[in-house]
Amino acid sequence: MKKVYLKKKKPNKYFDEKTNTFLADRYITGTCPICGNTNAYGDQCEKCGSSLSPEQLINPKSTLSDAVPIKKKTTHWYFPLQDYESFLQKWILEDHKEWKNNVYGQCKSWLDKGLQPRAMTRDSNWGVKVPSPPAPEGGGGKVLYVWFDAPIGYISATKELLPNWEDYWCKDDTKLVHFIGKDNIVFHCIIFPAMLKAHGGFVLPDNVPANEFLNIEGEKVSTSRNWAVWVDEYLKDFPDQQDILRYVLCANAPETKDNDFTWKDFQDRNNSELVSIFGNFVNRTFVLMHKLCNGKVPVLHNDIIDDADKNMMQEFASTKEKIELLIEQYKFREALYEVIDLARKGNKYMQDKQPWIVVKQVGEDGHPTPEAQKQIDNCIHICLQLCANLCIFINPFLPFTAQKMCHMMKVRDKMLEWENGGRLKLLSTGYSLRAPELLFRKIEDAEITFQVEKLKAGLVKPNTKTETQLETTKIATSAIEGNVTETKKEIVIKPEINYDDFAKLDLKVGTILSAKKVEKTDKLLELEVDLGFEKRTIVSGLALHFSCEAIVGKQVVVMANLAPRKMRGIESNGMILMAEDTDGKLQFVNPDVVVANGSGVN
RNA sequence: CGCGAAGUAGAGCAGCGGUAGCUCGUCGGGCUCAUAACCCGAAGGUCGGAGGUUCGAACCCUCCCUUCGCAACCA
Repeated sequence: MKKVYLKKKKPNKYFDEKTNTFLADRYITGTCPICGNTNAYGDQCEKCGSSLSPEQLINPKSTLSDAVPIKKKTTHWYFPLQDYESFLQKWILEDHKEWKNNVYGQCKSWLDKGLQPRAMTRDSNWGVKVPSPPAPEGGGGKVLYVWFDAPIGYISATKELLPNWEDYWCKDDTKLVHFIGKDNIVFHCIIFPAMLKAHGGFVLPDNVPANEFLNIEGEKVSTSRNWAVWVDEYLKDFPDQQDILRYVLCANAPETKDNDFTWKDFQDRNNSELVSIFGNFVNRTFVLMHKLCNGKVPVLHNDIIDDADKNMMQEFASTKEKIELLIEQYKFREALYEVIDLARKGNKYMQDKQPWIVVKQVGEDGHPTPEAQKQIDNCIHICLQLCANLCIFINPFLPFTAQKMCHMMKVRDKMLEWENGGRLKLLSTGYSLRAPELLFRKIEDAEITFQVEKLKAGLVKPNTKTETQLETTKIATSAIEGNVTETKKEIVIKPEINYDDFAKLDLKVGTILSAKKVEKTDKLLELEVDLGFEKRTIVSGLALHFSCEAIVGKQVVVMANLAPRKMRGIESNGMILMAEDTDGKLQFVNPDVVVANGSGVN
């Protein structure tokens, strides 16, 4: 049985004859028909903001070669999204009204506008290749559209990982949830579900709780600009403090709007919420338990339980319910707040009970009276059971903290199972517990200043990190090899570039057709290289390393868009990529197996 | 241009027709077992702006402003 998912269409698209490629909208520039801006792109004019199609541009030009593009037929495969419009309409707009505003709103706007067939192939020199029709109508390799293959990758990754992958993707009791950022909403809510529906054998997402964006100190996160908090560096500066970062990121998650991570906020939240409220409650409970109850879980005396005790104990179960409900609604921020709030209630409860005052009611023997001790026992008993509950509740958010608490309470991980939450007898009476260890420590102002300065300095010198790392690696390697005496060769990393800079390089595979020595030079060879679409003369300094005969027929990688340069009167059009080892010996950089001349390298 | 989301005290959020609220932070006082919590009190908001509907608007309507995101060959 064969089912048709993709339909062929043959649109006329702009084609650059010089580079032999079909042009993406973004790769065509021209004059904007609306505002007259001469640098408008094929999809959009950034000056007036208008959405454009390449056909609207006046005097279109290829950004790859400056050539005037021509219209040419090509073949693409389209996914008939419109066929799933009514399905999606019901599925999202009626059956999933509970989706977040930002998600629901964007889906609605797509559906209201009507869905169009969407090309699932692209003209690109990289990506997952699809069988292309031959030239002239094909005119170059087609690859899969990234949003066609990326989500399928979720499934294949599961398959790679687990033999029972179908349990995760094909069974009705699977709850598929995509945790994504707001820029990916339509792909996970419209396109991928339509694909899954088309196949029919897969579950559809139950929810796509897309978050907004998190900035750092008021600016967009950018790894290329090094405006980021690197986890490896964080762990060096804050060893064993994973949970603080977890806490701050969750407590400040951009669930409803863009948010800002600031180091000041990191410090405040740690020092007040984690140290003073949560950590302090656990600590004072343990300290008092050792001081007033011999380091053991005291008995709960039922005869003197009062309303305050009852209310406190009722909070265990009601907090569990609240957290559950919030987590199910993907309100992690609020859920975490409830955990801290329970610790806050614990602090208040203990304050009202003030066992450190009660202990002063002593009898003639100098020890607390039996009545006083019973009150103390009940307070500490309840506070300890609360600690155990806090441990269970904090576990999904701060697992390392939960582990530490388990250690202090001498309980196994099994106690952490969620179903134990809300229970009143998690710690057995008479059980002796360990001395308290501090769960969190205060973060000093100086540490915060340091982080902020480091962040800002990193932005100015974005390559520092890489240099340091390489240097470290080199030293480590030398030590292993016993080469420590070797003269330290300067490792220099050039300043960081961004993707745009890289994209300017046009690397192509070619084959050396002929080679001859350039007269009156020691090193230069004059090569003729076949790049598929043309043959080029390239002058290269290889003579000391290779004979002419040895390199004819070899495939090489050529920097194809390097400005021409005359050497010894011969114009060189490009550069051959070579690897140079520490001895200065050269080796060709070329494909593992022979590929077509003119193939791009990325 | 259009569409979506957001704009409420120094920060983070709630409220979505009836006297502006919560947490943290700030300031003053009480208390002290604790990495100090807890209690009491205070300062701090023209709820992005302008119109309108209403007895009454942060909330409903209209217009506008700002930020982020969005049909990309970026993942």
